[in-house]
Amino acid sequence: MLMIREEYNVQDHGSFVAPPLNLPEPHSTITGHLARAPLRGIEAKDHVFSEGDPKSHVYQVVTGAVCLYKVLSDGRRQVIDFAYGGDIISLGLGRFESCNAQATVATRVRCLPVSALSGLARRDPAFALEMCEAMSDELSAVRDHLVSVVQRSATERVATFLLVLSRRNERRNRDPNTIELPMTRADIGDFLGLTIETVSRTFTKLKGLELIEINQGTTVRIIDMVGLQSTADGASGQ
Amino acid sequence: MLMIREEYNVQDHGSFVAPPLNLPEPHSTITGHLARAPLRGIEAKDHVFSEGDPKSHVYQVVTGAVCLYKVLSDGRRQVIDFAYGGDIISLGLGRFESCNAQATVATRVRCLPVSALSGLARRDPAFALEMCEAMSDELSAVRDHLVSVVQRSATERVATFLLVLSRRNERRNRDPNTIELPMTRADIGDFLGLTIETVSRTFTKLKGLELIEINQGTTVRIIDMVGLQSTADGASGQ
DNA sequence: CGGAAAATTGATGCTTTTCAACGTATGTGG
DNA sequence: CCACATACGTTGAAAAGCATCAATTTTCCG
Repeated sequence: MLMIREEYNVQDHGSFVAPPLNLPEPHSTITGHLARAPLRGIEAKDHVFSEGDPKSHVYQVVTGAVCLYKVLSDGRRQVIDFAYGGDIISLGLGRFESCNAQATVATRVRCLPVSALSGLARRDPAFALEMCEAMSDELSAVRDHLVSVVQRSATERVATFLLVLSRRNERRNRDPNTIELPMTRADIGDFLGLTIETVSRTFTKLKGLELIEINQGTTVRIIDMVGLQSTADGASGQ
Repeated sequence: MLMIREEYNVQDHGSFVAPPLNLPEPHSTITGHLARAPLRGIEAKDHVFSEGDPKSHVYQVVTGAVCLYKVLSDGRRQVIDFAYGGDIISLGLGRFESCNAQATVATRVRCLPVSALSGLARRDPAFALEMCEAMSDELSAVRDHLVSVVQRSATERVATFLLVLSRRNERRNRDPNTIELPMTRADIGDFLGLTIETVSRTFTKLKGLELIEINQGTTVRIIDMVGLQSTADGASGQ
């Protein structure tokens, strides 16, 4: 999953469900090409692609959310990342998909054939560099996630998870205090390396600490951003 | 950390300490340029670079080993990867280093100024694509590590760690059953998300299961590769 | 040889998992 | 429209695995 960059963000202050893609994009950028790529609808729980599939397209999530995950031979699952509206998935030059990508809710994606992409990258060094940069961002995000998940306690992980989503909202000019969780507790658990029970208990605990409020299980309101941050950073001994 | 590719491997069947770099390399590849880059010696425990440093060079480890890690505000440390002879570190286009890189033993690296690299990448699309590909490999490695460390038990993690190093040896035409561990238990622990005590106990346990032997703490011999693999995959209930 | 750093081993406690029960929401068919 | 089924979420009690604290042994290097 890739965060898109400034040239996109400036036009992405629309609603959560429909970031406007109608402003002209430079032809020479990845997002520029994606903005003109055809749309595809995906039902909740359906897969955009699976690990091992020949890589056919690069996708940009328009509405909805996609869960990127890997599975071990015995079925244990690790969610690598969640892609929201605006995020690009399956970027890279490998011939096969290295992850599974499952829509967690009804989702629309733009699909750019890789043939177009690799042709461009071969002709235009700036385009190839843009891909490098995007992958570099992705690498950095996975590393940060690795640090969080391995080194932090359950409470810290959940708090960090909420804060990362809050900052993502901020970058997109949405309310950083209102966080949509368009995925199940199982998805969150497999992302954070926790069981669904622990995720649930931790949300309850953060609620008890008056750091957040939860409506219907899918919308979290951050009440005390500073407190949540210090909880994420290991305040109160854990 | 980046695994280098086939065009390098064919000449890397030398000893552990001194992979021969004297065969001609194509000028147009990253490794080709690195092969001509100046050498620098680094003492054990010294840093090649630190997080936040302006990125000045791309490095290829020639001899020794480098530990790439991040630290949380409260001091907890996560080792992202270990780079051995042949591996490239600090590849990418960011302006600053995103990790700390510490030599775990006396180490020699080749240093290629980034100015040279980014200039090449801007002129030569093939060069930029090679960088993309290398970063893609790195991304894939971090993801695999994430899955291992988050989903697996202590025993599985240590077994997996040894198997990854064994396969690395295999790719370099070295003995896959003899594994050098040129780092402390603390480094391994911070890589696997375990304490030094647990790492030590787990080595002892694998020894008791007659899967490995350990000499002087730094050299592991794999006795039962198949058994080690099934231990890594979660045989015997954990 | 001596001192310090690293590794090992043991005993205990805590966090999270596991197993289980219950509650809640959503959708379907009668 | 309601009963029911099913998936999802919450809560509780017990157990497991790893961390922590502590002591000892081994290794390394001047």
